[in-house]
Amino acid sequence: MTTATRKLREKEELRQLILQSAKKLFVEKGIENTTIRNIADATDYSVGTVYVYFKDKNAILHDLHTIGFSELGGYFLEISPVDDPLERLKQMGRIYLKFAVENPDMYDLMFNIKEPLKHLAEKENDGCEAWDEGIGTFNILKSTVKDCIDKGYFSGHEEEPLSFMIWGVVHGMCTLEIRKRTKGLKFNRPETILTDGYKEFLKMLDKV
Amino acid sequence: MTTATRKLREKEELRQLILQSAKKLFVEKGIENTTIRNIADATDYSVGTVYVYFKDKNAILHDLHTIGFSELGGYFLEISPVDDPLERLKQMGRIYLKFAVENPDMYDLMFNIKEPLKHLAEKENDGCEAWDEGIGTFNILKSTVKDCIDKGYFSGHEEEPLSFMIWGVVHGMCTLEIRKRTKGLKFNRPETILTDGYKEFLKMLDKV
DNA sequence: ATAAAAAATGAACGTTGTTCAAAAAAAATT
DNA sequence: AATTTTTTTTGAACAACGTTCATTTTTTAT
Repeated sequence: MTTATRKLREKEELRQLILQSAKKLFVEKGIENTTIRNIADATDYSVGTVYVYFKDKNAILHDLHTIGFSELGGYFLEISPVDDPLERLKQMGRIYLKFAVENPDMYDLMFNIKEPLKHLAEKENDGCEAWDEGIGTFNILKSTVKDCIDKGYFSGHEEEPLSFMIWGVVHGMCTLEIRKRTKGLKFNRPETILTDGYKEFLKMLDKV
Repeated sequence: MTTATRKLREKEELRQLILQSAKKLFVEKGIENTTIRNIADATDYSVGTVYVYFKDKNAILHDLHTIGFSELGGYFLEISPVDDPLERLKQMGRIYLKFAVENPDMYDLMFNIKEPLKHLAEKENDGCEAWDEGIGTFNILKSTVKDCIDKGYFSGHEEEPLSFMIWGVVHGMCTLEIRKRTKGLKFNRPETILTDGYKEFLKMLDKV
């Protein structure tokens, strides 16, 4: 059975080659400027081959979006396991911001672009598949917020909507930046508006 | 000169017809599912005519994005001119949220879709045109925040980054919703997560 | 009634995602 | 070693997209 296992490995390797070529092109020239033909060229295979390994473009985008979440997970490893949960929460936000700034295209794919989720909806078993990657990441945030509440922070607040709101703060600022809504504005310090904005949020957290 | 002025009016009328047809199609079937041919059909004119009145698709998207800002301005008229600036700030956020929920496609066009700003960049005089609509709206927010600071709220905070952060909160939650990142998650009360999240932010404001 | 100007047209172009019969390569069988 | 079967790869072809522009139609001026 040595040929069968080898074939399986080769299939997986080509799959990864296509994925990594696509990712490289995305970062180099933007997602919307990358075509299937570009990806095929970059892998030295034909368009038809790409479609053997991926159902359609959305499938590629979904797989790359999943890779993005795994990379975000890598960033989160930086969080020092300090005792104070509020301190961990603050670090989470900072790292989330850092990831978005350093990987704007990946961030966009993970949290803004609709295609990856369309691919989920298409393989509908019961109408709508769950967004596992998003759920997982949100649960990390939510459990940190819960730790805060348990330690006496955020009195009078509710865990889930508070977590969503906190997600909204960082996501909102990241997305305004990535979707060029900060560039068109005339900030006093445009190059640091993201971290400056986040600092204001941290000040609020200290008062709560 | 009666014919010349009538022609001018007729040109403007057709221009508006195209814009309104486009807007209707956007709302009905989504922006990315609306083609120039759709718009031409809806106006009972040909594709070529559309291109007489608009340089390209981005020009249409930009004009519609501007209309969106004017509609948002209409929503803001609801804000009661109450003395307490913090109360006005809270209302602003609520209305911003309401606008986004009631006009998701328009909101997306105004704050997420890149094409309207691409159109701005294309008529570059000096490299990059200013995003007047965004600047105007942000200034309203910023001056309300300034009023708050002047009345003793937000001590220790800086006007501009604080305003950006507040924008981020509401924009972030709206965009997670519009870009289907809340649907994939399993919230306890999915239908009210936006307003619930905003309520958490209001609680924070009351402590600051 | 005729000439000049303006407005509207739709066929055609290049590019996109996608498909699929045919060709090429690899594996299995005799 | 030769042949058959299976797997893999291919790229021409399709429909739909944004866009252009020579031509036609309509309107205005003479």
